[in-house]
Amino acid sequence: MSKRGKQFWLMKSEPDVYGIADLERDGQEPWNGIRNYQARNFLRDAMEEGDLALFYHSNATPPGVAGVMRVDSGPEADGLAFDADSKYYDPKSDPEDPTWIQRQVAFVAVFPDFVPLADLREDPELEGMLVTRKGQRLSIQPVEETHFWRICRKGGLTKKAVLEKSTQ
DNA sequence: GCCAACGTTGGC
DNA sequence: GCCAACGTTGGC
Repeated sequence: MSKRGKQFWLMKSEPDVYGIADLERDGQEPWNGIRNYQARNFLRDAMEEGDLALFYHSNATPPGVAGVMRVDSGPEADGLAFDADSKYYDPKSDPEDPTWIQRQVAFVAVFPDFVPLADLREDPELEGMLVTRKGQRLSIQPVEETHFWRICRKGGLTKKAVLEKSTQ
């Protein structure tokens, strides 16, 4: 297991494409199609298996945090980059040294209470969160631990409940 | 549908 | 290396 403590993340997906209900059904899924270098670097270098992430619904009505998932693998090559039929195809990515990286993620919990972006913005304890910054687009973001648990609480789950679910 | 905020591309 | 044009993200 990791020598450092868990790190915490926020990962965006459009629920029309893949939402938390899909992850709950699938149990585990590759988090792929990330084509931004900053997000790629987090996937490749900074995440560790066992880290927890907020599942954020972007381009949704309303947008917000829908639940929690767990990073469930090390970094893997994103195979969509090698698939000429995929919208994520990147002919410049070398299979011997892949440009684009994915992680497996595992379902942990759906929040009993969805936490809309507007509520994150209103909460003084969450001041400074990247996701609340106007115009920010980064689809994978580090989240401070205190912010992470605060959001779980707003979603209706205690830290204890999330930790129990994340180790099942 | 609009548009702000970026990130990428490509001409020079 | 500069920067304008273009494309994408994502809230509203």
